Amino acid sequence: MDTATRLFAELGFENTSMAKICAEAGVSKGLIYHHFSTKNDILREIFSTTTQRMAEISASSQESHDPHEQLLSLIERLFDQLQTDKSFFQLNLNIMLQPGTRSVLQDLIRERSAYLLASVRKIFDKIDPVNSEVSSYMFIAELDGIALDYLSIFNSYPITALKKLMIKRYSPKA
Amino acid sequence: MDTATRLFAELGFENTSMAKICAEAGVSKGLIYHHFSTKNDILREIFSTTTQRMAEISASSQESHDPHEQLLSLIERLFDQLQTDKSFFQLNLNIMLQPGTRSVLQDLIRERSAYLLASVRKIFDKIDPVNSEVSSYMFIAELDGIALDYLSIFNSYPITALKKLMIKRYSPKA
Amino acid sequence: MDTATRLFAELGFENTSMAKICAEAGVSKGLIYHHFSTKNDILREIFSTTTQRMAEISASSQESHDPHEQLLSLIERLFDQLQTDKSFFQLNLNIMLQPGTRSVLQDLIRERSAYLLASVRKIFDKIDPVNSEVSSYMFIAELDGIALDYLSIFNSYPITALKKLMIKRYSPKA
Amino acid sequence: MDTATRLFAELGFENTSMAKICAEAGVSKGLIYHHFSTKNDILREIFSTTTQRMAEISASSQESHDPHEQLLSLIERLFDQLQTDKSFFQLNLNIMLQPGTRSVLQDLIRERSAYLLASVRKIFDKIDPVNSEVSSYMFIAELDGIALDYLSIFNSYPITALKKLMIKRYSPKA
DNA sequence: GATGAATGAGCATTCATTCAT
DNA sequence: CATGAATGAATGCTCATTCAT
Repeated sequence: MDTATRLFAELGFENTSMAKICAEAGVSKGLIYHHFSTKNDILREIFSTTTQRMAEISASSQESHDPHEQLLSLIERLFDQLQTDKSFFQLNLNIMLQPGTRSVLQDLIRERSAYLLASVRKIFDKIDPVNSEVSSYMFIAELDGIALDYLSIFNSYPITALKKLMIKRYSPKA
Repeated sequence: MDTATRLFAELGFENTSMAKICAEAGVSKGLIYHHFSTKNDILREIFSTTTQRMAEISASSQESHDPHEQLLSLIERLFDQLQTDKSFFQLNLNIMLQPGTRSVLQDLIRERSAYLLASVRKIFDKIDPVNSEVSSYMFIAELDGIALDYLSIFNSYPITALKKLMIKRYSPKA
Repeated sequence: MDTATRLFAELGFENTSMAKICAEAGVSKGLIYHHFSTKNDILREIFSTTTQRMAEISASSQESHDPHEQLLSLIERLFDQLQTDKSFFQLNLNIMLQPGTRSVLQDLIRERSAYLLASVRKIFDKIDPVNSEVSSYMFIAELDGIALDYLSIFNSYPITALKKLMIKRYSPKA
Repeated sequence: MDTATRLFAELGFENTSMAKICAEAGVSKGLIYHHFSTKNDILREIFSTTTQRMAEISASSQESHDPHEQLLSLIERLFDQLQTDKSFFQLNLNIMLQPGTRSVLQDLIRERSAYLLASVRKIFDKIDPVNSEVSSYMFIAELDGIALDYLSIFNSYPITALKKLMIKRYSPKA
């Protein structure tokens, strides 16, 4: 699964053949098909695992009770990860956007996004319950947009400046 | 090219075979290869055409001289297009993110993003020259993030609420 | 036809597409098909022309009446051509040997080889009528073998040494 | 590989499609590509195998210590094979001459011809060390030329007469 | 004489998947 | 748990040839 994750990230799901995964992982085709029933299955497994890891991160940033501190923690963790694990985020964007993989993951995508939205909204409820829905969507859009632009659109990106701006906007005291 | 655009958007570039394009377009394989030298070539042609259309939109929203009005115009046009041409935007995100297509379009992506950034920055220069760079990136990130979330992440999305929020933020008088 | 000859020699008949010939010759496909009805037709035309040129060479070396001088002249002309027009001889060997082209040229090959044999035999009849048939075949085999080895088998070939040996063998006084 | 060899000989390499080979051999395309990575690879494998067989023949005719007996043995074996395995020799000539296949086999051709030359030269060294190089080349040219003319140029060929002539020339006592 | 758009069969190769061992 | 031979449909692309202009 590690090998598959890496190759999907590097080459894209459709351009990664089972043969390549086998070769890189040093196992036989038979063995992979002994553990996963299809190539799509591997993808779903990867996506699920990732969702779990995201949930853990999100949970861990809710240690504080102050919503602004929670947002600060979330922003910092996310920017950290973004810069550390570029290809990991790229993979996630990429499989959610490509029609082929997207349809395979439909239910898992829905599940993950609902969970993340709920997490964020719990924080914004403490700040401004009336507008918490739209604030949450906007907050997520900003983070997603920055990730997208940083990872895939611009060649050189002022990522730290944007991080500071986000922090100023959402955790002004910090 | 219309058929190809539609199929790439519906199925993804890698899942759209030349045979499918030919069948849908009602022409022979030979003819397509008489006009485009590779499948990648079709993709590049589509991407270039799209960039041109985007440039036209961006140019047309610079009729006014007031920067806030320009931003308002830009936001309104973009949200309009987003809701009208969902699959068209989806295609553009998708091919910029997938490694296979991304590498084919590298130079064109760079060109387009540089152009769009410059366009936006020209507006923000009038509002706050000191922070115009980071403001521009943030503005673009917000729009890209909303587009991404609307098109590919959330199942039901409060798109009009987010549009209002964007307008309030960037064109407060409107 | 010049372009076709060159490309057939460089790339082989099967690897030379009509499109390439057109491009190199700077004419349209339509025009070529206006003059030649098929690709095979071009090949036949080239082969015929070549046979004519060979006949002229053979005829011109029969100016002398002394058979040894005739052989000397033949050998000298042939070795000259061999070293000057390598790709031309290569083409001729190659199309006579490849099954696809061979069957297209069957009648022309038979015609050419019969003519050349007769020419040579006329000379050997003057030297030793009893063995003239086998002598002729052997003489031709030697020349063909040298050409074959020189053009296609060995990397560096002592072509002048072999020329001397042939002259010594067939025109001892020279 | 047997099927491929036969078809390459009958139709030529370029005119033999993988589909034909599969159909004749009664196996699937996938299987062939499981064992050979390309069509060129099959050709190389065939050529190598042939070289090995040639080396064995050449070695076995060096049992005697008398050079004339060695030449006699070589000539006899070669004429035997020539008449038995016509299409096999045709294939070998044909792939060495066609530019497409020739470039695929370049290194193998060089290797084979160097080996054969060395073998022959070892014999001629015993007869006339001073002229052994040119004698070897001439001997090979005669055999190659006879093979070429017999297989591909003349329609009816006095092959036994030429064999006798060769024997008389190189192994006079026999 | 000259063009080039159009065809459709054919080609080498790839790939997810199956299955006997 | 593990192998790798085997399948066959699919893929991007090429090519000789035709034909309306």
